[in-house]
Amino acid sequence: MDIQEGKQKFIESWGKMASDWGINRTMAQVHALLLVAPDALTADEVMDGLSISRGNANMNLRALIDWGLVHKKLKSGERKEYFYAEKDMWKVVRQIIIHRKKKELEPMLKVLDEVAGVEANCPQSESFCNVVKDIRKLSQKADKTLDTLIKADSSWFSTIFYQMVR
Amino acid sequence: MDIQEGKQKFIESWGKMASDWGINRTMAQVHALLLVAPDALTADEVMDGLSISRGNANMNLRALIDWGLVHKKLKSGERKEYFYAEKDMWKVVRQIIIHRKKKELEPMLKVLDEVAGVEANCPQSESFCNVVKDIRKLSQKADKTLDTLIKADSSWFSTIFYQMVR
DNA sequence: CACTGGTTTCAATTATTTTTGAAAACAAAA
DNA sequence: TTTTGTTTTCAAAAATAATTGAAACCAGTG
Repeated sequence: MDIQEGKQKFIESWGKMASDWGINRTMAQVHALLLVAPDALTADEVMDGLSISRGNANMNLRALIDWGLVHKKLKSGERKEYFYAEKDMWKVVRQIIIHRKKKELEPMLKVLDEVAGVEANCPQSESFCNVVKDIRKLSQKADKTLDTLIKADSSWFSTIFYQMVR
Repeated sequence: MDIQEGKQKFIESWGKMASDWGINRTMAQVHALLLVAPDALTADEVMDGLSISRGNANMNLRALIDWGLVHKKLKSGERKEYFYAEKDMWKVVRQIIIHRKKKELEPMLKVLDEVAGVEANCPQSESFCNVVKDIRKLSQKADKTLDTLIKADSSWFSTIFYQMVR
C-alpha cells in the first residue's frame, strides 16, 4: 500500500465510522481529507478530492467549522478561502465532546428533569420511576465528568479521576 | 404531567437520542417501552404500544436481544413469548459498550493498523503519518480502557484510573 | 457602475434507511 | 396428520437523509 492508497483507505474508514455514529459520512470524509492534507485546501480541491458537488463541499465545510474542527485561512493576494483541520487529536476529541454534549446529552437531561417531576407521586416500586431515576443519575454524572474533561485539557486523567471518585 | 405522559415523553426522547447516535429510533423506543413496563410484554403489546407493524416489532426485539439489552421469558401454559429489558443501568451501559466497541471501534483499529504499515517509508514530517499515528494511539488507549471497563463492572472507576495513568 | 471570481442557498433529485404486511415457517395441540 | 396460534422473513413501499447544480449573492477591481 502506498501513501495515496493509505490516505484513501483512511478517508473511507473515517467516513464509515462517522456514519455509524450518526454523523454525515461526507462531513467526516472532508474532515479526514483535511487531516491528511499537508496544507490548507480550497473548496475546489475538496470537491475534486472527494468527487462531490460545490454545494455539498460548502455545506460540510461550514458544518466542520461550526463543530470547531476546521478553520478558514486567507492567503494574502488571493481571493479564495483555504481550509485546514485542527490536527491535535486531543483538541479534536474535545471539540466533538463539546458539540455532541450540547446538542444531545443536554436536551436529554432536560427531558429527564421534566419527566422526573412525575416521581413525586410515584410509589417507590414503580419501575418507571426507578428507571428514570437511574438514567438521570447516570446522565448527570456523565454530564459533570464531561464538563470536567472539557475544562481539563491535557492533564485530564487526574481530574477525571477526581470527578469519578466523589 | 401524569405517569402516562411521562412514559410517552421518555420513550420519544430515548428514541430521538438513539437516532442521533446512529441507532435505529424504533429499536430504542421498544427498549424504552420495555424499560418502563412493570412486567414483560408480548410482541403484540409492543406493536400496540408503539403503533408499529409485527415485522418491525419482531426485527427490533431480536436486535435488542442481540445487543443483550432484552431477554425472552416463557410463561408456563402460554404459547407466546414475553420480553423484558435489563433494568440495571450499569449493565445496560456495559452491553452497549461491548456491542459498539466490537462493531465499530475494532474494525476502525484494524484499518488503522493496515494503514499504519505505510508509516515505515514516511518522512517524519508527513502529516498523514502523524495523524494516523495519533489516532491510532488514541484508539488503542480507548480500546484498552473500554476492555478494562467491561471487565471491571461496578468498581470501575478505580480500575479505569489505573488504566489511564499508565 | 459593471465585471469577475468566488461563496452560499435551496428546491428538486437521488440514495439510503426503515417499515410494512402478507406469505412462509414453526411448533404445540387436537 | 391437521389445525391453530405464533414467530420469522423479505420484497416492495414509504419515509428520511444527503446531494446536486444552477441561480442568487457578495465583495474586490477596473
